[in-house]
Amino acid sequence: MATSTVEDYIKQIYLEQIESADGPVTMGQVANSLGVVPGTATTMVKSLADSELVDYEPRVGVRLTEAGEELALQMLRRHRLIELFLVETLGLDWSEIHEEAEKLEHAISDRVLEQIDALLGHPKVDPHGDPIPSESGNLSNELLMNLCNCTLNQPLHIARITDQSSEFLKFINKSGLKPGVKLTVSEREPAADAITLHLSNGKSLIVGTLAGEKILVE
Amino acid sequence: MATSTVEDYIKQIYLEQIESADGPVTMGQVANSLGVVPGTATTMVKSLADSELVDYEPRVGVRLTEAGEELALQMLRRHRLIELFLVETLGLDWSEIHEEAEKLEHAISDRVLEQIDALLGHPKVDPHGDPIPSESGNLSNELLMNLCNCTLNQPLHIARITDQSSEFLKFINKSGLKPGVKLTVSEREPAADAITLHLSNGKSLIVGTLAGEKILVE
DNA sequence: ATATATAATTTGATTAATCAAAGATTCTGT
DNA sequence: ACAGAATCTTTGATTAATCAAATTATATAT
Repeated sequence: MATSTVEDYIKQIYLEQIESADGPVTMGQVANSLGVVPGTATTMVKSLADSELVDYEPRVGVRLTEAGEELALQMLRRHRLIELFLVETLGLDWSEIHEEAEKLEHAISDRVLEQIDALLGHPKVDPHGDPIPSESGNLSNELLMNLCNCTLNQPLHIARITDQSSEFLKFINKSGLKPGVKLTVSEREPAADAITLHLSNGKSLIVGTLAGEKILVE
Repeated sequence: MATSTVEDYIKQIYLEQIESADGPVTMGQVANSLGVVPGTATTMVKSLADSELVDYEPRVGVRLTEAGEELALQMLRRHRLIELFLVETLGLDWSEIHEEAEKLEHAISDRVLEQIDALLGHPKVDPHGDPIPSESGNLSNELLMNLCNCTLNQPLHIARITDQSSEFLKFINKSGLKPGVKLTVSEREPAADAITLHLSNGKSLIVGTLAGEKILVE
């Protein structure tokens, strides 16, 4: 049985692996995303390699095996279903649920998870717009545009917010850029690091490119 | 912050302390109810004493302090609210929820717990009829009769099942002796270790005194 | 009252996860 | 190509929780 620490490492490596376009994930990335010192990451990753969850090449990096990816998708499913459940059923705010889910995903049984899935009507995405892997571990990952690369002056709607930090989510809440909201992008000024948006409620606002990359649309 | 192991020890000591009429709880009882060897119980209890959660007298036993009791009641509240939630909201069977709650009670935040409490309408008892401590840690503990000491031929209803083992609960499920069910006790034959019951649905059955003591009525 | 049984404690080891700090590699810039 | 910087690995310690087995204290029974 994987401990909850193992589950965390595997999930985080999966997320980093996607960031780095499927290339190997460095120990620095692992250490950083788990909040441990590099030495700890090395030690832990070697033990994950012993349990065949990852392939590890010293001084190069780590990459999930089949088994590792399966576990990662299972954890992602748990995490996202729990997040949606906390918002839909318990009425928590979507910007404050990440930490909660982080804890609960290790404690909930498959039995309870499937009840939650059923209660929510087998949803496809979580409150941040992130897709929920199916029970068998499939993740529908159509590639979405973000505010920095979408076509200008086209009617779009926000599909997904890829930064789960509560800071960023508070900004999203304030500015009204939640998943589902309709908008158009009228102008991009790379030199000024500025993207001009027009929301369907008539309001306009300007965001930087760093923020724009984290907001996916379709 | 109390680890989840500490939470388990404190809750279990509380339960044992009630069993033994508030007298000190022996290391044997602690070891037994936590499923560890006696040496482990001694070590752990000494460390609980260091954190002022219990008073420990070597070779005599252990007893909760004020702080310990507060923590115990908080855990009991968590456990019982979660049990009720699993039955009411997620539709699990009440005989299979104990282990689930055992894990979840350590993972759920106060925030989520209060949402659950509200969702359930601030309930007073869990699915086994056990009272749910209030947020401030009060436990309404009216003393109930059981099938072995209640008056004969009087209309009664089942208030509470005090054995949470899934074996016993399966028997309760089979025989229909769930909390809420109305019945009368027509006969007690100590020599034969037998108690004769008549349920409101017309059925009659006979249970032993050991089982009868675990079924509380009012 | 003394031997025996029962229960509790101590001791020494183990496992998982971590850190700090020292050492080894690899990268980078001139 | 080499020095210095950055990154990674190793080593030795620490903490929480546990067990097995030896030891000690208490209770019981004849």
